[in-house]
Amino acid sequence: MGREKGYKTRQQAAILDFLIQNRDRHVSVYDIANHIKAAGSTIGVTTVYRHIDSLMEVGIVQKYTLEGAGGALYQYVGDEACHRHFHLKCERCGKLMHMECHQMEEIYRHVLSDHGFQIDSHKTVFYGLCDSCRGADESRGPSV
Amino acid sequence: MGREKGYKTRQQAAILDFLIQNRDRHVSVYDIANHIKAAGSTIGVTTVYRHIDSLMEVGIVQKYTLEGAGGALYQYVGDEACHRHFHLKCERCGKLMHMECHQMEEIYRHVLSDHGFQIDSHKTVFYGLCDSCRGADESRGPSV
DNA sequence: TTGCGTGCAAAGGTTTTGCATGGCA
DNA sequence: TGCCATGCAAAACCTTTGCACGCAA
Repeated sequence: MGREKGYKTRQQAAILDFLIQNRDRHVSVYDIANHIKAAGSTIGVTTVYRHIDSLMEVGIVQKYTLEGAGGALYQYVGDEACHRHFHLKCERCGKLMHMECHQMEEIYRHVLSDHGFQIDSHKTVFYGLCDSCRGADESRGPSV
Repeated sequence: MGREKGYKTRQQAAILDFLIQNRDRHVSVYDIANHIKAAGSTIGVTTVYRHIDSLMEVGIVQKYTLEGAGGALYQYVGDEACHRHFHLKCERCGKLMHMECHQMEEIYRHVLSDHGFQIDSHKTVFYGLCDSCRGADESRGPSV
């Protein structure tokens, strides 16, 4: 975890950089690759996949599979700060909110004791509509 | 919703039948196709995909993308009975639990009023470990 | 210099599409 | 009989793997 075994490379830095800069939204593998290419550097999709894989193993990047997105989407979620709280993900704009709320801790305990189910807060994501998207959506009526 | 526009076919019935019979677990497209073939009928994967798509649109089938599953997994979740309650999905055995709990209604209201986020209970799934799988897993320690 | 990192090309899978045929109404 | 449904084959994708070359240490 603390020990690094590999080299530091330009691609590695660029990928992590882009993810952190876009930490409030999800990005696709091609978003990453194209952005880095647009900045004048060369990068292959393979490399992006490989780095994302290890970032997910470490736990600082999370994978999402939203409908109609084509492929998977990824997002920087930080490290230990993301334990024991839940993620709210807007289905429309992709914004990720970290819900650091005491009441949600109770959910965890409640579901565990009363329903015998141990929630994996790392993998559980609340999907829905964020504040602004809900307002913008009101004219078209609720989708659910 | 109530109006059917298409024909009733043997394949359509077989697919829905299999999904309902396995409503407590997720199945893959090939699970469906192979089971129906094993029963002596003919069916193509294309047909399964097409029917599942419309069942998802109606909302009585939900799609899951679990890690290392190869492709997508599908599960019958019923119809209107599944609104306003949450789904608990065991990451290990795949069991789906319908959590019909008053306290969860409060979560919905709490997150909406205090966090400005409107949860889509249809798409939100709590991932974690069910009772029996948690017991079997205790020797290896908690994952979160 | 050593050996991991990179990226192209190809392979492996899943899902979608085109089209001729089959089957329901 | 009129269409929609079906399923094969092919296409379109996404993701992974193999391998030779590049580059960090």
